[in-house]
Amino acid sequence: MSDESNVPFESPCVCMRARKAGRIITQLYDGYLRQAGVTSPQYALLRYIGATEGVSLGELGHALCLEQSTATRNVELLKGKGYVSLVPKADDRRKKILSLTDAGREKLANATLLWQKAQDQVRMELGEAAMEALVQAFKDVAALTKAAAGGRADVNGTDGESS
Amino acid sequence: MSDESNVPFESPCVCMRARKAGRIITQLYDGYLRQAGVTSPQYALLRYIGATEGVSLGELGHALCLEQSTATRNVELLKGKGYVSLVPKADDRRKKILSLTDAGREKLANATLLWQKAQDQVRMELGEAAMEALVQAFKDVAALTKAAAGGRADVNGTDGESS
DNA sequence: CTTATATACATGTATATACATGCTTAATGA
DNA sequence: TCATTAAGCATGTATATACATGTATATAAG
Repeated sequence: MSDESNVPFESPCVCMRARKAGRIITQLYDGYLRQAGVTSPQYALLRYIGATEGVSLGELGHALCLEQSTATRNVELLKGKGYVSLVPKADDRRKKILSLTDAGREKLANATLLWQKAQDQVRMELGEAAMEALVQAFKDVAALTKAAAGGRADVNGTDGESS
Repeated sequence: MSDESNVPFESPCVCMRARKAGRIITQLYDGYLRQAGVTSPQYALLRYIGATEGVSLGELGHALCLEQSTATRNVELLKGKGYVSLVPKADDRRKKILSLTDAGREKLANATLLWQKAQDQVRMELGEAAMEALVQAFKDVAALTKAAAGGRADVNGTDGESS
């Protein structure tokens, strides 16, 4: 592979950088988690459900900033694999209460050993300070307002030409 | 967006935080870009191709840390919309050279006006310092090695900045 | 030149994600 | 009570992403 990629392309776009960083981190963690047969998003769900037994689908989505339908489907996948159970809540059967099955708890335990290696690698390579800064930056992002309402009013004007 | 229910769940997982931050940022930018009929990833590609006319698919993938097949398909979508053209490179017809069409350039210009609003919102809400820290954190991530199971330590940040 | 190998891209499959919409259950109002 | 509205989840559709594999072209071996 001749390193022809001499293209600098210093993009100022925070979104593009965030997504690129997300891909890199995800692939790093997935490289370890693969041995346990789970992906990074799946591990995140197992871990969240394990840590907060009894929450509903909606609460999970809210906590992780996942769109409702995305939360539904990602959890559904884990249910299909037998790691998670969903039961309607007694006093409000619209809600589905989440919990790990025994298989789910075991999978989480196994995956966590691998997860720790990924986490350690990041800590090693970045150093404690940079890792703290990284986490702080992500917390800052989580505080952003997601409205973007200024732009949404007149949705079909101007250049929305057909494709 | 109302109760927010203040679910704590302070996860130490860098990957989970990165992905969550990515979703939040993406939705913020998408909220603006929607008026131009492009998504955040699509805008990133248009912008990259516009800034580096004549690069190949492989170079694009490398620069953005996109898997080769992902780069192929994302660009294919833009080609289908008439924004991008792919032509085999003269002296190596395995490679496909990318460039924007006139429609692509116009779409990029329109979308950039909206992109600027998203970027400004982030700058306003985070402040200059936090935004710099955010970008620096993303640069740090881009320098991580993709080691893990089996392989390849040639991640090649491709961000150009002297890191 | 011909075959083997490597490179660059394309394709099949699976998951992750979001928006629009539909369905079921709760809560409200007349 | 019954119609209306709201809340919570499910489903249809489209895009984003990666891994495994296939195909075409180029390069190296013989």
